Amino acid sequence: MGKTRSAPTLNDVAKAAGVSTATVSRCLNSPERVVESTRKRVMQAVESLGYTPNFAARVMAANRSFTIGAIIPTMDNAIFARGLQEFQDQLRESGYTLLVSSSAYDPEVEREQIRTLVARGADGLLLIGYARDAEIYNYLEQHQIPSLVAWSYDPRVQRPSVGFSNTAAMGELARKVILTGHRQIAMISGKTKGNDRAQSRVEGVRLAMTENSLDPDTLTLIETTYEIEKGAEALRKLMNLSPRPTVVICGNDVLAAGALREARNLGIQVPEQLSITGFDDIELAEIVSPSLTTVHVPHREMGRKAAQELVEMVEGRSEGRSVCIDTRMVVRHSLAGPPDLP
Amino acid sequence: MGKTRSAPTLNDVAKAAGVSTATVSRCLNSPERVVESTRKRVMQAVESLGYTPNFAARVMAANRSFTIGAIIPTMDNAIFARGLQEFQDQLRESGYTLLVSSSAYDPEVEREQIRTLVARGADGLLLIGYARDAEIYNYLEQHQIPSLVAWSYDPRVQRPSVGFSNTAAMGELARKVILTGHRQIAMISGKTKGNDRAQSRVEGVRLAMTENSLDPDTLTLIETTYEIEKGAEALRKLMNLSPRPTVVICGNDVLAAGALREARNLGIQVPEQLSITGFDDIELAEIVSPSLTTVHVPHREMGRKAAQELVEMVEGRSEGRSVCIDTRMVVRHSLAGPPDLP
DNA sequence: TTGTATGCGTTATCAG
DNA sequence: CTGATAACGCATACAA
Repeated sequence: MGKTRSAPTLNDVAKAAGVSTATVSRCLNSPERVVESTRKRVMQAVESLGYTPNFAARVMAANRSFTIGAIIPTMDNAIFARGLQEFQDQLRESGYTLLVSSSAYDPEVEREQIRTLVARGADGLLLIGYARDAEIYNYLEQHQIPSLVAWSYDPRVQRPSVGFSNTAAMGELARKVILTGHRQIAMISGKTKGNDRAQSRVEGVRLAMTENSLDPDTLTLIETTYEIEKGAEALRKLMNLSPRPTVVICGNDVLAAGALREARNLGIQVPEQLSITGFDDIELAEIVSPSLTTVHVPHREMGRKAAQELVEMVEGRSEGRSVCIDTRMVVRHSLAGPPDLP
Repeated sequence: MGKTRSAPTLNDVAKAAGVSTATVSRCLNSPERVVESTRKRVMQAVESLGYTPNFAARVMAANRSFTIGAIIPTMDNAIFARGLQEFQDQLRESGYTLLVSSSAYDPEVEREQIRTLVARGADGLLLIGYARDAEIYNYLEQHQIPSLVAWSYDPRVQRPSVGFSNTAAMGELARKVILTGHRQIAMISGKTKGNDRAQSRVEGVRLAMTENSLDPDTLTLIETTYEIEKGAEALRKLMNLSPRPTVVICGNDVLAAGALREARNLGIQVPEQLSITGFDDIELAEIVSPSLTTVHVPHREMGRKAAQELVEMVEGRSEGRSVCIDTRMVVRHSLAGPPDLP
């Protein structure tokens, strides 16, 4: 167990290069402010010592952490993974590191994680959806932490966001469903409480019904957590109803996949006897059989744009703009006309 | 734009409570070392000021960050998500925060991310698989950063790991495949270069063949990246071979799902005309149709145990133990006997 | 049990 | 263009 030298510091580099720590620091942070000759010498020392700046010290001195925090509802399925991956890659390019937490859709947990992230000096925060206590937003404002909402976009809300209109997107799908001839409509939604995406998607369906002279109150709605099992469970319940729905609109692809699986187990032909639709267009949607008619959300684009905007905000170049991402319906095989269209 | 007060510091709390900063610090870190009465007073001040310790300062002073880093190959599919979620939850219970990066299966990127994580003061690192340059391990040792390997377990390697034997797990599956009557065996593997999990899985198949008097050199092997599309592509190539394989063993469920989809597109009946197997048993495996025969990996258990062990290591209570997690084969519908078994 | 004083590694300000 | 030096907020050894 020999004595191990610990990480070299600015001081070590300075000594090795025969300059002051200030100069070394400058070489690293604003190289143009130091002459070629000394810079070269310094960089060589940095290289040969394998120097890496101490992050905590840097944060303390500069009062910036080059860290962006993100709190997502779950890491458990692909829905957020893809967008976040792109978000992270884009951040990295701008010199930031991403710190992710997942809240398990629990507002209390989210609150705590936001505090942790702020305590860790996050320069900015990415939040999913608008819906959360005003207290949290106040807290962020007090601490001067720029925050950006993603996955939702609503022009009525005065808060920077990079997302899409869940209402409009689901509305388009529902209109298509109705146009296809369905009248007995059921929906398996995620829990709407504290989840504006889920709420808006339900609203989208209701709006489409109203527009087409269907009573939105006749929508059979089941709320559940976003798990495959739950989607299956919900479908089972729906199939015991009479009259049976001819179409089940699901709040996302995961629920739809569960519903699809259960339909198969029950010996119900999709789409001949029952239509099922999803939302998100994760890879799953194309793999299940029959493939899912769903709404495509450009997650990567959203992640990239969110990163760009948040960095602008953090660096004081933007007060917080909002970006609306376009979604589009993807028609595949799980949607067809109702079984006994006269 | 009013002047916003910035976060309260230890000093503020100390003043408010009428004690020294040292006492406040103690109240927070080792409450038992301060009398009830003062502690109560201090805690009250902490509460009312909404004090949260400044993370960077804490790291600098204590020379510990309560941060664990993890570098995973990809966040893009469910394979690592589930285990990591549990890893994170368990860490949180022990008071640690998780910092995740993904390397996109690129050793160079991984190297850089490890350095970043270390510079950020990570107390310990979780790495996926053993295979990486000795230089990296040396670097970690030099910096005294405990590291734990996950997703792989090999008793021959002297390095703490919490994982499973990829060879044995895939071997079991391959034995089953052979026992079912298959002789024309093909495999779609992930890129084996720098990926010991992929390597071991191929090895597992070869071992099983050898054990059953099949020449392992007759294994048709395609290596590709872990994407659905690539699985599909590979299957297409395999189906043009003659003689055609009667079974395609895939390196993971994602590749298998792609292969399955392509088989369907080509009008090939699975499992009647072709058997396909996966690995990992992510949710996908049960959802696709036919459902996948695969190897179940208890990702959550692995994540939890990895967190426990790594914390022990970081806190100096363990020199680094290894834990072998049990996998089990899951037989579903995608595997059957070869089409023209005499 | 509590307070004092010092150091952690950078950045940034201000002279030179 | 470069060098001293003062913060930054906290933990801890040491003193009281």
